[in-house]
Amino acid sequence: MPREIAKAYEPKQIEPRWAEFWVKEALFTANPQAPGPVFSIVIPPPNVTGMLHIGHMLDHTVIDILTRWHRMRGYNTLYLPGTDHAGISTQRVVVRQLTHQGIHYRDLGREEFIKRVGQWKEESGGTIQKQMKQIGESCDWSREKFTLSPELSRVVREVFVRLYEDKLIYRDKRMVNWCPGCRTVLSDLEVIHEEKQGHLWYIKYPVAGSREFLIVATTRPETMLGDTAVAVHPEDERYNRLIGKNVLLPLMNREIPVIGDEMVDREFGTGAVKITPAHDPNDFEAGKRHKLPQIDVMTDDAHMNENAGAYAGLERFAARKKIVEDLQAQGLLEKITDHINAIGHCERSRTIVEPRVSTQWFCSMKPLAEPAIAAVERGDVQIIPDNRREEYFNWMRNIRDWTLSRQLWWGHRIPAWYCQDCSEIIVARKEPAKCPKCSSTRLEQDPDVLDTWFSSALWPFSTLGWPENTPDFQKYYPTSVLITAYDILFFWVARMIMMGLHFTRQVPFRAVYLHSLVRTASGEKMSKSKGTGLDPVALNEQYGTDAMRFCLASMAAPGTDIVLSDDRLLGARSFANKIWNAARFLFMNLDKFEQRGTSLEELAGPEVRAQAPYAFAGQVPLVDRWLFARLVGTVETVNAALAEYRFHEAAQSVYQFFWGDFCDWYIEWVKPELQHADRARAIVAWKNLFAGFDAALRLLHPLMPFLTEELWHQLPQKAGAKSIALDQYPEARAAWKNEQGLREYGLVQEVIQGLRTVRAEMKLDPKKKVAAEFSSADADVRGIVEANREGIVRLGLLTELRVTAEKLREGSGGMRSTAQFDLQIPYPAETTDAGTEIARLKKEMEGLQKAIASKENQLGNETFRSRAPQNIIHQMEQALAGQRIELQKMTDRLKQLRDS
RNA sequence: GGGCGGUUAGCUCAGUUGGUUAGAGCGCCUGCCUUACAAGCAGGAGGUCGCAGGUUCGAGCCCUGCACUGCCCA
Repeated sequence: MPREIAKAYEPKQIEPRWAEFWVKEALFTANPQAPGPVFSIVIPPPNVTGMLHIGHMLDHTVIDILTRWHRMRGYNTLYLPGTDHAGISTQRVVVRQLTHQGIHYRDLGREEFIKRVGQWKEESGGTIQKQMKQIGESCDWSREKFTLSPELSRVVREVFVRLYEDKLIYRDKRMVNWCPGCRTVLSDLEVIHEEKQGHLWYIKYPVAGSREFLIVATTRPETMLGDTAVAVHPEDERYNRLIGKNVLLPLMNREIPVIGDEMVDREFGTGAVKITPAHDPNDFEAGKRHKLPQIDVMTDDAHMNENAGAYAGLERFAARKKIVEDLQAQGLLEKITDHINAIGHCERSRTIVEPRVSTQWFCSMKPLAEPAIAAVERGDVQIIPDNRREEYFNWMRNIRDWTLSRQLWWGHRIPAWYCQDCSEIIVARKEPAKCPKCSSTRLEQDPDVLDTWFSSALWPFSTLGWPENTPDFQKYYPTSVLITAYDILFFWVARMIMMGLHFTRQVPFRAVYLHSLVRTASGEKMSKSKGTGLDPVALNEQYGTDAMRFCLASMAAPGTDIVLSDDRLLGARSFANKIWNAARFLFMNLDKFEQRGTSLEELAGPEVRAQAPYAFAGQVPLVDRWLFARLVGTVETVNAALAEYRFHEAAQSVYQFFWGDFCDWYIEWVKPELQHADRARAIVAWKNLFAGFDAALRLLHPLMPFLTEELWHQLPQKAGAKSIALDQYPEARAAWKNEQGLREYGLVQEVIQGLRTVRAEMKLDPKKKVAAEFSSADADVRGIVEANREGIVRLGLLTELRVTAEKLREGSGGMRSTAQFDLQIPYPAETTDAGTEIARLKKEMEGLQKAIASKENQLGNETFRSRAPQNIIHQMEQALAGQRIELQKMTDRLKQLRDS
């Protein structure tokens, strides 16, 4: 019964079936009781209401490759999935939806709003999970977690309370980053600084009791309404006589003092600066030093408030415009100059951030950072690529306290209650019934929620059951490696290390692999708003998930961003197609062979494959010795590459093996063997072929899970074996190593390639078979060629091959020489172009002469001979000898061509 | 201002502790629909490794300076 195999690889026919199979069979459920070394990994939780983007695709591809690879090598493997509640972005989405419906979210009230967010989560939540299943991620869905679930919320409260008890969390009134768009405070990390062309306004402040002006320069004139001083450098001779006097604040008609402070940069502007303690971090500090009042002139949505006098009610930039106009009208504006300044924007809403004084919850970072720095220094956590270590250290050593609270409703509510009678602050795991100090029952919980990253920081242990010492926690913590993009090293990775060490006394993961970002074909950062983001699901449908994975892996070299293009994806798809067609070839030929009464089971049964390579007439055929030697080399390379997160190298190595070695050479070579009249001989070829194919599939599986699963199921497997994902990864068997096989078949390849090159140079009709001559002084070389004459004749398109020890007669036709042998196709001269051949020879000889000269120079140098290692000298001598022979042959050939 | 990188073929990138004439994919050129695959096969062209010094028997790789460029932090 002939097998029906599509001519081209069609991933859509294959992938959905296996995606469903893997989930339904729950193949990847972890078992802490199972044997083997542990490999565990937790997902960087994506936004629960989000969709898979190309960055996730890369991240998850890398995670899944490592996970599948370890699993196949017998590790007790856990890949734990889950999602994040993504406080600020989710809240923003729902607020926007409500606005479209004409509802202001605050009018709904907290409870109703959270209900609406919950609805939105139900609607759109689950998308990522569905997509992850679709792309075949081998995670343990039974252990899926969500940061805002009751289970993980309990951990958040526990941690908050403990940190408060440890005096690492405190409440304070400080200068913070305020986003007027989101109406919440932000941490330093959530503020993005962008340099923009702005202005410097020079404003004249009249000195009280004189006709003199003190001119100050400012980038933000609207804040002047809240000025409470003007500062000059105490040693600035232009101004220091004014220290202690007052100036009149224009527009407000308020007298404010001139103070001396060393923070003033005498070079900037006029050297006199306005001090606005409520609206600038430096001024805030100066204000504390000089005990200046703080006058907040804005509302929480960046409008001027009642402290702004006539400007109250104006939006901040409208106020700026009006203020500048009024100053100008009053003759108090000296001049305006261009000035570039870094402006802070909210990461989420892009709104310009307003520095503001506010009472918030903070986390002390220094005490947490120290052990986290030490852990990385000691290598308890390895950071890959290691140049990111410096970035980590740099940030950690200059770390500042973390603003934890957010004026949002969607998130973990801060477990702090304020007594309305005695102002006592109560931080507790459970809602307190009464105030422990005054026994009042009038307690109100803090309305704010915690920064989303606070719960994320606990993710590696909160997901494994901490603070209980669960079997999962015991077995899988610390996790083996964290895989994420380098842009959240501080947001997330650093904080996990700090929290992990503080609470579990262990690192949360032994290594961090930071991968690149994926850019568009034109090299830009992908952006949803610009519409330049690529939809991985659409790409997967177009090219196949395997192709996508392979493409990303092959480009995932550490240190450089990935520029994804159709070309690259097409290349990966072609590779998938190549594998598909190799299988197609195998099974089509198998149909024919089975008619001779041998079953697939006999040729490719699991126990049959395990015994490969097979010998015929007492010897394993050269091509098989060669194939398995190449295979073992590939296995070693792939294993070493994956162990060091060099995914591109693993991908490249498998690609080279499967396409270059297996398809281009091996299959081509064994084609006639498979239908050989000698049935025993054919069976040996078949057995070796299937064994090699099967190993290649397993080798490839972590990179291309769907295709390999599909083809694996077409081979006979052990009873009860369900999936290639649970099969064994190929081992680098010592018995497969075969230097001699590599050398000998390498020679055969060289001969065939030489023949093909000569044919091409002679512009021979590709179907025209010709006779050729082969000459070598080396009997071993001749022996190898003799033994493989049949294949050489076939792949070199020859009628016959004469092998001789004698020098070839110089005649017409094409010729090719290496140090070891000479090839000639004696064929009518009119087909060759002597001029082209001479030019080629001359060019090649030039390169050769240079190489020879440089070696002679080196070898003739006594210092080189005395200092270079012996093997280098030896290698060089060998190479030189060969090159001299080659050059001599070329010289002869050239002479002959010129003479004729 | 501080920190970390990058500059190698037309494009995107590899290049182990310094050691033969620097590699891959795509693109390009030539010829082939050879019944596994035109998403393919065979052959080929293409690089003074950003610039200038230095160390070394020997530098794409190490050091110094410069130019251009990207990112992070303030």
